[in-house]
Amino acid sequence: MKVRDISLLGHALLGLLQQHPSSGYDLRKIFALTPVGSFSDSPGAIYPALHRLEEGGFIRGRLEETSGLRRRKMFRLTPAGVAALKKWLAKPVHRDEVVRSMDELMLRFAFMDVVIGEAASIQFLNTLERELKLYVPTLREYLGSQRANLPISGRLALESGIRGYEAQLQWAKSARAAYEQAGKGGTS
Amino acid sequence: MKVRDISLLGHALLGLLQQHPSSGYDLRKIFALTPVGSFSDSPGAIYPALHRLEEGGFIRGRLEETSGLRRRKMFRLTPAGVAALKKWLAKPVHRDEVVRSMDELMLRFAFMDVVIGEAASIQFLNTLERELKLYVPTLREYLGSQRANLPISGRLALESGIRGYEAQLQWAKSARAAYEQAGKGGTS
DNA sequence: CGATACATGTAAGAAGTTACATGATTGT
DNA sequence: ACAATCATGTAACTTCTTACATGTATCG
Repeated sequence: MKVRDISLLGHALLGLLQQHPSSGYDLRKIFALTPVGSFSDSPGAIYPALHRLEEGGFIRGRLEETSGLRRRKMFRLTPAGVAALKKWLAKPVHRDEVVRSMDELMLRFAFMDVVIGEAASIQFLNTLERELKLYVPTLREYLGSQRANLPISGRLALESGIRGYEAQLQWAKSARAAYEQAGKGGTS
Repeated sequence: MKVRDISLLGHALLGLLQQHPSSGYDLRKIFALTPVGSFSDSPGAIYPALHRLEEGGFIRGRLEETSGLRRRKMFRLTPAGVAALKKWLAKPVHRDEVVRSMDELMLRFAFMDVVIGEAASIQFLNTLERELKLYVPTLREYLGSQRANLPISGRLALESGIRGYEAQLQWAKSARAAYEQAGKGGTS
């Protein structure tokens, strides 16, 4: 049970297992059938990742005996797993992640409010918004300065990226509004 | 010089080398300083990738002697490299790529018109548009059916994904318009 | 009784990350 | 002289992909 880093897939598994204790097969189906990130549902990715998490002491699997079904190993988080999940979710949004791994940021957000609270989610949205407001203009500047040097498709591809970030920015605003709205009538 | 598959990074390098013959260091700087995909600029990724491409016969490096500078190995595409690049760019847009690797699709698009022509780019945009028009409603349906089961942040994260795809769809339309506009006055 | 879905795994290989290593050239 | 930048590389490690392997339960 030595200290191990947890991969992105590992963190996704922690997040899902926090929602429901599940078997490897359950998790594979989630990746195969629902739009949770873009993880492979191949057994060669998921079972080894679960074993690493278990070896690291973050989850614990036990064989289900209750029903007369096939043997299924149900995994659930240990306290160390909950702590690792919280640590991942609580990481401040860094500029670099906005540029290079928006996917991971959105995955974190998807698990966030349940695990570390709405206040953290709102804080996350604020930081994301701030970083996007800083980043988009630098992309626009680059596009402006290179307009003459780029082939049409290169320019358009860059446009596409910029529009994607702008959509994220709009989304962040509306998501924050949704929390404020819910906050008025919601529980706590 | 045996047959090798080319990784995404490898294809990106082929695309960039087709624009200008470059050294490994040049390419690293492109990844470090410009918004071309989200590739690492680490030497441990780029130099081995260049060596694999060279070993596969797709590029050819030669030491620069002309100027009194440090030794730089300048790489350029071989005919096999051009063929491999064209093959990658000409692949039809598959549904699965829209779902799991939009990044790669946009990278391909960025190199496309110069290497295989505007007609191919327009065709690409049409197919992309069609696939997005099919995919977005399935995401909306999923969101509708799961609305009650998802935590707020889960629902919002899914919203973010949907908005991203919608932005892509809008972009594809405007990009097509840009080609049609350019076509009227442009060369050929 | 054969096909399909359930359920878990391993082995080989490819490719990326991090960190280290080396050396030339330029600027101060 | 010394630091910074230019320029290329390797080694160890981690993780993912692809393909194979195994066996059970259910359905028609």
